[in-house]
Amino acid sequence: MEVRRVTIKDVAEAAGVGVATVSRVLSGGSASPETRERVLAVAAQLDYRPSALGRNLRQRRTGGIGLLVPDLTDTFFGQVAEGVLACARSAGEPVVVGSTGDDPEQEAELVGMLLEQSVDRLVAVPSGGAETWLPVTRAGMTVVFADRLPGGPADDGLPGSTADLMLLDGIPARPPARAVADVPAVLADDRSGIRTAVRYLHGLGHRRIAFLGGPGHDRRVAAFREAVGAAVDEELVVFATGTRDSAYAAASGLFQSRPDLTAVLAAGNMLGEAAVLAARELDLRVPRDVSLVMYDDVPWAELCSPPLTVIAQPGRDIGYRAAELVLRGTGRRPRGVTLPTELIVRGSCGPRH
Amino acid sequence: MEVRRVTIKDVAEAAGVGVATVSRVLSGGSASPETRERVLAVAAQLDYRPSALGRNLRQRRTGGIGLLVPDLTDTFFGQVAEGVLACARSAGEPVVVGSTGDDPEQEAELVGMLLEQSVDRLVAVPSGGAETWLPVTRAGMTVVFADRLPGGPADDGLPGSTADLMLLDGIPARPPARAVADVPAVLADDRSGIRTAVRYLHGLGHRRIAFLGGPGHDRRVAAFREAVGAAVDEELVVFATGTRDSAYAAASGLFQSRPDLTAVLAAGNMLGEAAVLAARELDLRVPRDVSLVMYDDVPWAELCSPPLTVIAQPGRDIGYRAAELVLRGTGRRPRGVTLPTELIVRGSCGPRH
DNA sequence: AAGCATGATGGAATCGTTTCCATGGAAGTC
DNA sequence: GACTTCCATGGAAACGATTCCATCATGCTT
Repeated sequence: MEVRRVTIKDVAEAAGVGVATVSRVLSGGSASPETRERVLAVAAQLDYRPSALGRNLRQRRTGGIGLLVPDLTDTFFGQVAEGVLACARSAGEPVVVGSTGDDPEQEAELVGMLLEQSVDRLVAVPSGGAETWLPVTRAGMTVVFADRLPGGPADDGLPGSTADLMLLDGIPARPPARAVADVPAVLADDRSGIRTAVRYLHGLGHRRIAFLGGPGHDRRVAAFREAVGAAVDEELVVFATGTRDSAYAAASGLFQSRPDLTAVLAAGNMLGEAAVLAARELDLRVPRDVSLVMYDDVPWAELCSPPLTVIAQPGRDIGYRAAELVLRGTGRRPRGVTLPTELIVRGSCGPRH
Repeated sequence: MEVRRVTIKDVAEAAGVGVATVSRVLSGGSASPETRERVLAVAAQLDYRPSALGRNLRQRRTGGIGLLVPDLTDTFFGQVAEGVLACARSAGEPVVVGSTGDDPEQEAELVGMLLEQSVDRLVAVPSGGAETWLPVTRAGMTVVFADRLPGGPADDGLPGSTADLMLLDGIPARPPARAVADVPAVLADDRSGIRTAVRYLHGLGHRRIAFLGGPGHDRRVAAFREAVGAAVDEELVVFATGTRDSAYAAASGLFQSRPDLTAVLAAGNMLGEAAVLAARELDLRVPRDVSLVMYDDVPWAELCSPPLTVIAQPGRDIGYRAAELVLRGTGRRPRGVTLPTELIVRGSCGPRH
């Protein structure tokens, strides 16, 4: 039962050469044609697989990349993960995945675990703020953010995200003071997506539009405020935590406290789900009584009745591009990427009642 | 910029002890109280983190566990993954995730990658058959299957799955001949779930019930055949590949070729989605024209209209238990686990037209 | 008091690679 | 023909932990 692993030594011995030569042949170094051939033949015959353990130790890094998402149960993050996995597979790299539950504490813990594993490249949908991420980049990790940027420290909401927003649009007013801002990111063009949706609703006559947000939706709410302009009614901007229950409670509370609202913009698919459920529970008909636009084009948006009008963002692409960036190693010019969003009009919006 | 890692040597030196002592203290070996205290203090002060690399090489195994699922975009597998991740986190173990796309070839490739990484514990929702998994277990990997068992080799459909089915129910007729059958598994009680659903439909008067399956649904279709009995109409048993398009095509084809069917049992949530879509496209109303039961209780099942009657299986629990099993290391008595399913009646089934 | 058991301790080997460096032979140049 | 250059090659030193084993001091038994 004890199957000893075939090591490079075995190959060297069997081929009658030194271990150094075997290593060179296998990793593309120089060697005479006949030696190369012999070594390769022996390696194949013994079914030799170099141990990543030895290599990693010697090179002081794990080959793989880390991936941190808030919740794999959320279809959107599932898409992001699939993108990262696809890219990593084509590079032959393993991916260590962690689910943070949108909890900065768990996130920090998982980052610590990755550090311990010497995983030095990471794609993250961040939950914590700069206080989490500064030490990480400082520890020498190559990080690429996906879908979001880390907000400021918990106690200062706006300054951080405002600066981030400016970076997002590619026009940082001045050299960003915070090192976290130097981390490249792959984001959807939330600003444009939200603006398009708000304009669309506006065109249908809606004036009291509510925003239903969740953790990590700082940039979206900022874009919403900007799009709505001075007219923003703060009571109509509501935030939930990451759970389904909280999302439902927020949606339900919104509908009940402000029966005069005529449209809701849900900033994520779980929030959209909650909005649909809450509306149904309160006998509000969509789109007759209330119009609904949801962020994320998940497959089931089409199954709802009416089918949901959504702001689609390319989850898979976001993951793929982020993985590409982190694998390329971001050569000193960490340029972020912004991918387009698209308003897909289905049946959940109508003219103001 | 070059931040040298703090090693055990540094700690030893700073504490004025040998490396062996440090190692012992940190991994709970024996040491005098004062030494222990001093070492711990120094380690904390230097922010020392033992490198998993060194440890793994010495112990000839990576601590972590592997996880192979067909598609993270499928909510059910997202749930399974969340379960595995939760269990692994509580054990402090990293999880290397791979997405197989239900393709045995990709699966084999990913397994190879894990082997190379010396990941020796694996939770898998298998796509390939015994020909993939025999070598793996033989290589010394501890494997636990989740949600499915590997089918037989591609060319012999039934014998393999039949044997597996018997194992599932805990009454293997004889010592199983195939080593793969010895791999423990965490499964939902498909047989009972399917039977309940079929009986429910039967009770509503349905006689021509179709089965819409996908890859990995061998056990479900077997249970379906068993539940329907001799009356099974082979034309009503349809399989799709793993993609959404294929699922839609299968559903659509089914409805068109057999307009006389009165109920559909979709063996997975993607197939259920396809059935809803196809029915709508063909102007079949649910449940008036056709009743629908779907496997998997995904959150959006409730959002459909009518809300879908489903066979719920505990995805998260399946993942969690599987991870538990694989972490415990299955001491020679690889007992599988079967978790209950539940028929949740909503609004997608009605009496036969 | 001598011998023995016990427990703390540090040196050194080990895991499987990569990579530095020295060696040796062949080929090329004057 | 002697000198340099070049390349293939193998030995050995890392990498950072764990763990075996020898050493030594201490305390106990007889």
